[in-house]
Amino acid sequence: MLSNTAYVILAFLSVGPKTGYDIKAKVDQSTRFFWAASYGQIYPELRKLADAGLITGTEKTQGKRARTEYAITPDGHERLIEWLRYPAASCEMRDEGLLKLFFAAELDPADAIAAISAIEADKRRTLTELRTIERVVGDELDPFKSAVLEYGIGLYEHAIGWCESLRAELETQRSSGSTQSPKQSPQHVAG
Amino acid sequence: MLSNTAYVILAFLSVGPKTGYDIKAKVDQSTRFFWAASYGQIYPELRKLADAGLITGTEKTQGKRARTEYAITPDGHERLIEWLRYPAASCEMRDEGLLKLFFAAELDPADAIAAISAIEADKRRTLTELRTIERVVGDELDPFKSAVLEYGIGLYEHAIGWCESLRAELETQRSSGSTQSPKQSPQHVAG
DNA sequence: GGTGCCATGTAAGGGGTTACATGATTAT
DNA sequence: ATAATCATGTAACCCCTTACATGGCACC
Repeated sequence: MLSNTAYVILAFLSVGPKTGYDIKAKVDQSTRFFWAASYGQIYPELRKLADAGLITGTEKTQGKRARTEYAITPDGHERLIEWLRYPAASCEMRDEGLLKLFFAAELDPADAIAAISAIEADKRRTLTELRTIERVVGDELDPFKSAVLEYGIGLYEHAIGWCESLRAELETQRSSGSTQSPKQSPQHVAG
Repeated sequence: MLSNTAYVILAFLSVGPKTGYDIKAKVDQSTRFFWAASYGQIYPELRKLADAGLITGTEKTQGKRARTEYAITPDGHERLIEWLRYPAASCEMRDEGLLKLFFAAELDPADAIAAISAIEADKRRTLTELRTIERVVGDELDPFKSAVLEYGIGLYEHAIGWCESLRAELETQRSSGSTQSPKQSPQHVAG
């Protein structure tokens, strides 16, 4: 059984031959937002895929610079299509910012505002990255890649809007509201 | 250095004493959507936290059923607050559905529609879960937990809307459009 | 002569899931 | 009876990240 990361490699190679370095670059400017991969995965995985006959490596050493270009085989392409066709949509998330915010009732208001601000800043950074990608390679993308990019942009816009309104709410509560109570309700005492 | 999962445990214990089983249940009905945890993490982590003096375990064996309840110590609470106050918002995602859709240009139109439908179905399932949580415990939540829940609901609603419009687009293209070309553009040939 | 990109790898370790193993208690 | 829930744990394994190590080539 191949890992999803193996399929990412196959997918990028199905467009044309690439080095490990090339694949890493492709991942970093596209799938990284929903599927990252490091050299520590890519190079060993290329070996395994070659051993399994799903890709072939060709020495393209130029001068003294080592360089191996990999190409997908018919077998590899078959496996890729099979994987693509099989509908599976597992989605896992690890959002440290959201986690802290979830428990932010433990904090005093100023710190809670700082927490939401950190999330907002982070989402803005990512949105900027996505917008840059859109601007630079947006019109070269096939309809699916384009749709996924737009989806990402929409998600982050939504997230930022939510951050803004929550932050605004916390700020008004803090300035106008009750003589600040660090924890705001009695239910915290009960187990 | 404690893992984020250790802090999740501390955070749940800061409300009141709990068994490993209790903590797992809490995680499953709340943080799981942005921070999951399994027994395989929780029980060993409880040991480590107890060894570090951040929590204390008390035997509450009833009859012949083993049961250890853990409570947070002042040290543990201090560490928790410290972690909560430190703004860090790293967010990682692994979305298999999106990954497949990203490469769906390799598929024929019917399979691509199946891929987006699978994503849509999955997002709907999750949205239903979130709505159930909202209905059942929605009004017991503190403002932060409530805000995070609303955020999740908003995100999934957005995702579903995007799925619907993309699917509609693919379906009209398929029925009306060109005499179906499996791969739709020439740029696929170039590396 | 230096910076930055091209290029390939490995080793250690962290974090996490899954499957297994066991058994008590409670509700139907 | 038997199914569901309460309750605890471990071992194997997987996937991945980080840090390190090395060096060529091109451009300024």
